[in-house]
Amino acid sequence: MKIPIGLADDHQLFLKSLGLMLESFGEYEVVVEALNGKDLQHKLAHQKTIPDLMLLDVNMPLMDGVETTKWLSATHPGIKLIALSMKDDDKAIIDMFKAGCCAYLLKDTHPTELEKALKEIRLKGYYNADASNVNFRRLLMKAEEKQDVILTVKETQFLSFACSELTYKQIAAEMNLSERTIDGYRESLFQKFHVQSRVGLCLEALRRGFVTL
Amino acid sequence: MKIPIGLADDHQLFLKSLGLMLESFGEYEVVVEALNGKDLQHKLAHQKTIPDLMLLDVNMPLMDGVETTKWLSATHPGIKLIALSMKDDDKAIIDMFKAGCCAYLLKDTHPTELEKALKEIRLKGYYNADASNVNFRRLLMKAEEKQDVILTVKETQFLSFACSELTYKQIAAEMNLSERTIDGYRESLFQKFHVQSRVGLCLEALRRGFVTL
DNA sequence: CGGCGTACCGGGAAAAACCCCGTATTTCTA
DNA sequence: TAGAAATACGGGGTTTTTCCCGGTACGCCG
Repeated sequence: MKIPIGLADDHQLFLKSLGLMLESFGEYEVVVEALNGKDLQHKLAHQKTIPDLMLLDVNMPLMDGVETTKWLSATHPGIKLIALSMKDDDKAIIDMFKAGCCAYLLKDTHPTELEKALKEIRLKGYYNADASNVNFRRLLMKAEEKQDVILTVKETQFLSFACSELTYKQIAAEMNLSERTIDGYRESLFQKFHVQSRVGLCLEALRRGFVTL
Repeated sequence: MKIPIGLADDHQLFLKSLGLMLESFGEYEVVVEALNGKDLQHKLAHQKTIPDLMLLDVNMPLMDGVETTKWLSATHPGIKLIALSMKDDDKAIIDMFKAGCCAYLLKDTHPTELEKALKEIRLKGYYNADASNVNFRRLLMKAEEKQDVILTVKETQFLSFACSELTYKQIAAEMNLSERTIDGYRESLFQKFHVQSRVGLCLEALRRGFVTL
């Protein structure tokens, strides 16, 4: 009896070909393939065989890896979750582990490494590549120090305007507010982001993903 | 006799599994797999079977898709080049076509679409997904207007300082120049980037990849 | 040689950004 | 029901940015 395994990745080519590869290992049978978290929710609902393992891409539209991981560990705690990502992004790794996955693999992993990882997860319940194991402590530290800042709706709105060539006067007009008011938002964001100039604010906003280029 | 095909992608999992998929189509034989452009150069040098088709990832370390495409179309004009990318990035598409590839496929293409594309390329010499065909003209326009700006060494240096919380006075001190001088660099960069504020400059520098977060 | 481009520097002024001092409302929650 | 927290606004002020004007020095080239 083969081990049922599930896949979620928004890149169809990768999704399908990864499936082929897993089946070529001989021990696995792909029982569910999804393009994102939402898709996976629907497919699992009408699924007779629930997979033992799930490979989840971190970056997916509609419902991303983190959300999907949270949902899966809440509703299907029996499934072992493995994060798959192309970027070696500290924040993403932390988030996935916090959400409940038990391994994080990069997409440039060698197939034999993947096979080894899957075997180890089935036996020990977890797997860590040497590299990610080493600086795991550092990652957690980093995650704590840069704790998620919570912004209000207005602050978020102002922030995206601040990351443009508009002057504060123009932003005030755009938001139908007094210059003093946006002055206040600037001030509170400077504090929350620990910066002291608009350029710094802008840079931090990009780094933290509040705005995109 | 099967059709020899080559692959280049820095994500090993994708590389290997895509190979499996191509071979599962029945008509193709993967004769060369590379992790980047440099790797491909070495491997092609000691290669008895030169592939008819090459699938190239756009984003690779060491030597990326664009450079690899340029090199291949210069040294192996017989190989039909197909760009593979995960991002639907206008600039990347243009660059790859300009460098000499004859098709651009997204990684979330369906496998049957890939098979169709390969067949069409072998018959007609090119392939365009409907979507990318439609706004091709628009893309070219866009590519022209944002022509590559050439920066001097000092400008580049100043630019990275400008993308920080330093004041111009501090930057001047850092670069051992007068405030007036860096004033000149600011001015010339504003012109080159078509912006009128430091925030705009900063944003453009990021967008164009002159500085990173 | 004189013209030309480049890097470099200075003064001054207007605009924008930054940073205080306040007040006042609403809304939510301990 | 007191008190955060979010929202909104005003009058000051300094510093920084932005944008002009002007100039010198150096090398290159026809």
